[in-house]
Amino acid sequence: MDKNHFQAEILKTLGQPTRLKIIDFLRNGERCVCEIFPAISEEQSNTSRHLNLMVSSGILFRRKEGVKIFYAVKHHEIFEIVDLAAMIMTEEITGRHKLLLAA
Amino acid sequence: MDKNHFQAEILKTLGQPTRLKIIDFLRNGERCVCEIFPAISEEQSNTSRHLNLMVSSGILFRRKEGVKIFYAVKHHEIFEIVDLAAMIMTEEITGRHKLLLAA
DNA sequence: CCACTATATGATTATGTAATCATATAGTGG
DNA sequence: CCACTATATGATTACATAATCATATAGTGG
Repeated sequence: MDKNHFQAEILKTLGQPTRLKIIDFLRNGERCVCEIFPAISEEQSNTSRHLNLMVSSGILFRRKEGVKIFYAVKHHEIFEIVDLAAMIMTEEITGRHKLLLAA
Repeated sequence: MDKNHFQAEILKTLGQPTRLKIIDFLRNGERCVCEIFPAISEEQSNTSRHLNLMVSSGILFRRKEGVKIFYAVKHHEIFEIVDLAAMIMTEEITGRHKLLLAA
């Protein structure tokens, strides 16, 4: 797997609304599935799949404690990426952005 | 379209190997299609589709000059996002990363 | 105006994805 | 050990995506 594929996997995994809701909910630290799925208003099974997918992509960390399983964001860069995407959104809406034309 | 969907669209669009190759090739400024597709070793038609998709997602800017069409990255945040993904990749490979557990 | 170059698009195919429902697994308190 | 809670997974469905080949459109030099 080359560099582009790995980067693509991370970004593609982040680029899904349900997963972004999960990332946002994990901004304050680790949470168990039983806290996550009601918070984001998704089914338990669907939430579980997304969580597992994000672990596979290296975005989330999983910790087991008894019957509960806690998930946390693994790299602070994840939040930075999400915030940068939000900035782009704002720039697109306000029309305020500079083009990168210089060669 | 809510915030999560817009963010997701940007990140999902970035999360594709061929498109990442294009973004990388555009680091030094705008380029026409005829320069882009040989540089990334993809078909002209496929390249054209990816370029149009990225314009639609607000990632690229398009400028027409005679028969040539030049594309450029629209927001510097795009490069920052790609670079952060590369950092995550490096951290995953080296195992050097701090978990975000604190609540 | 014609041939040529540059770019876009229709049609098709194969593949991936998200959500849902039902069910399975696993840990725990009583 | 049984009932209960927490989590994961199989099967299915609907839908999106990427690549390819062929073809269309459009600008330009001669």
